[in-house]
Amino acid sequence: MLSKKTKYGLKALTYLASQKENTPVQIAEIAENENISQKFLESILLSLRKSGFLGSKKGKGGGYYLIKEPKEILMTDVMRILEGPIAMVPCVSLNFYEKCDDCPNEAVCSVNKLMLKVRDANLDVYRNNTLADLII
Amino acid sequence: MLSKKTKYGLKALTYLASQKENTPVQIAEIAENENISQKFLESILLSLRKSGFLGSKKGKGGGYYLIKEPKEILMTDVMRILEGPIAMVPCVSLNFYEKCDDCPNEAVCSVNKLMLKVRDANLDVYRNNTLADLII
DNA sequence: GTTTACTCTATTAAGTTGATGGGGTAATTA
DNA sequence: TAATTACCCCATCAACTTAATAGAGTAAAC
Repeated sequence: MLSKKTKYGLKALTYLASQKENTPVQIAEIAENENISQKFLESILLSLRKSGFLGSKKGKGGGYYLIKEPKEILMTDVMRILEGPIAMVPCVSLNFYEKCDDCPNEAVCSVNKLMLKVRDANLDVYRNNTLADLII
Repeated sequence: MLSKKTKYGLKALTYLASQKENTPVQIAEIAENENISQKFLESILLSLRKSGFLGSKKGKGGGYYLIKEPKEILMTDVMRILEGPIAMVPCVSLNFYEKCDDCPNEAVCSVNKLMLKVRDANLDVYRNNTLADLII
């Protein structure tokens, strides 16, 4: 299940990418237009800023804005920040690898074998889609 | 994140499919060999039986056994029983469709657009893998 | 120097997961 | 037919995560 955090984050990014000019947009405006709890959105935008996707401007006329071109923003990067690992089990994760605590041997694990294929399929989608591809 | 329920279920199915003969295997044996809490495994095997993947035999010499050939058991079906919907949002689910409560219009939703591609990629994997493909 | 809007910390209700215990029941076997 | 075996079901519970909310603080613009 996709978390609301990711859902809201993607919607906010799309909202910003759809602006005619890349001027700061207030949190309140995004929250209202996309039906998002403003406070929750605040924390999401903050983490997107810290991750280098967004810039922010304080004071009157302030808000958030995209720092890169939409077509330069890969879904792999966005998903990893918002949703976490793309892999469904840590033992097949590229960026968050961990040995499964209950599994003695990955080499002969059926779950590992299947989830490796799932991971590759998902990566393929996320690598070939940018924020620009999400705009309708 | 893949739930332990699914993980354990897949491991149990693989264990059964790896048997030389398709005779009943006791829960305790599977649990011990696969490092699974026996009680938890009980409930998982029960739901797999109710879904038509497994048969069970009571009394001495009883246990669980596969009802179909491993290559006839599609991962799409197994995943839907164990993990639930394959789609990450209900609005792109084939078998569990629901309108997203917070989204006024799927047709212009960026999340919908992306998750549709993700769903198709995952379906492609699950449809083209059977239990037989998981055996090492 | 006041306003605006971002930034941070903390709290909390609700839901889910994974594990466990205990009792009951059906089917084998002797 | 009685005892045994192993499935079957119900209830509980701690731990964790998610999503939402509140409130105080801070930096920048006018």
